[in-house]
Amino acid sequence: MNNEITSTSTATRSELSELLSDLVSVTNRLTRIAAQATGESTSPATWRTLSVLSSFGPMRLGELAKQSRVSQPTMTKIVANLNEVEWIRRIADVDDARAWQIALAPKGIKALDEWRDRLGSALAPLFTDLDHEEIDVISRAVDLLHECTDVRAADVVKAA
Amino acid sequence: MNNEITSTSTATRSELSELLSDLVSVTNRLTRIAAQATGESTSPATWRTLSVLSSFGPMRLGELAKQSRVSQPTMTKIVANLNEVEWIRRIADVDDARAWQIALAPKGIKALDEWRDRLGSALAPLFTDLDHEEIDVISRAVDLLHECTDVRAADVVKAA
DNA sequence: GACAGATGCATAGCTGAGCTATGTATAGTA
DNA sequence: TACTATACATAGCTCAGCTATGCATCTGTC
Repeated sequence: MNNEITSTSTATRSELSELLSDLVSVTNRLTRIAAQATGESTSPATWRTLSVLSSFGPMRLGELAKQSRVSQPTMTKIVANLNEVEWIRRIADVDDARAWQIALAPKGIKALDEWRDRLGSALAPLFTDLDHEEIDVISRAVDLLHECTDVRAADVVKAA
Repeated sequence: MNNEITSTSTATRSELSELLSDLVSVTNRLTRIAAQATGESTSPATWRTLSVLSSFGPMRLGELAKQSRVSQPTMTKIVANLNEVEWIRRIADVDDARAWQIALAPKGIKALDEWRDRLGSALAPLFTDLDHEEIDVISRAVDLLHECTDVRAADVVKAA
């Protein structure tokens, strides 16, 4: 059995790329656990979309597609669904009759909050053994990841 | 614009569940970035499967399904595909004629390594601004996440 | 100010991952 | 031996996401 990287704590990694692929692997796993634990029916892309709106405020459908990292037709569908359940509102763009501003609606804010709760509650049991300092490490890491993926990320991949 | 959580660094989180949902959100995003940047054609579940085999060694198809967090029929498909490209081998179980041991083949090890490289290379540019200490924080966080998701996770969700 | 090309969103249709339900063969057990 | 449980395979469905394309509107050039 070859337990190289995936083993346990304080693995020493020589390369940044090694760290990043580990990160993606482990969080991929975490996401799967969360999905199964919550029996989530709404797609990840939908939550990404709501998160983006929550973070950056109303924006055009196309822009939203880029930020949420889906194609424009996919975003058209997502927005249509979100509109039906009234989690977002479509606001006509006064400057451009082709465009819409997509805004988070109160129900959407509520849904996003509840999702965060469900997710947190489902995963929290896995992390009960961690002490305060370890929680803090993860917290700082999440902050760093936010910084690194927020805006500049858009430019790295096939610049918009 | 309501930049509460997703904003920038050193967000203070009152709840563990808040941290965890942030973590899932941000890594979900990261995974999307990686997928688009590498133009990945192989499914995440396939990489999870190979990772599991790499970490824990050969195991039965059913066990592999649980560890990779997919249904057994899905794993049957994944294994069939992996077998065709010779990334794994099927070894008849001597004790049970119904069962197979699934083992990582040399080509699979190679493919996994290459995937890690691609992933790392694609994401590394996002992280160039981080200093050594910050990288270390992420590294420790990844280790912690490994610990918390490895084995016990299986029990949390609808105990196998 | 009219036409050409660019841009924003919608629609059509496809692919592929993952699921549930079920089938088939082998194990275990009374 | 027969009955149930278990391991994997098969069938068929659903849904997310994609590309290609259509339609409407905007922008720039002559």
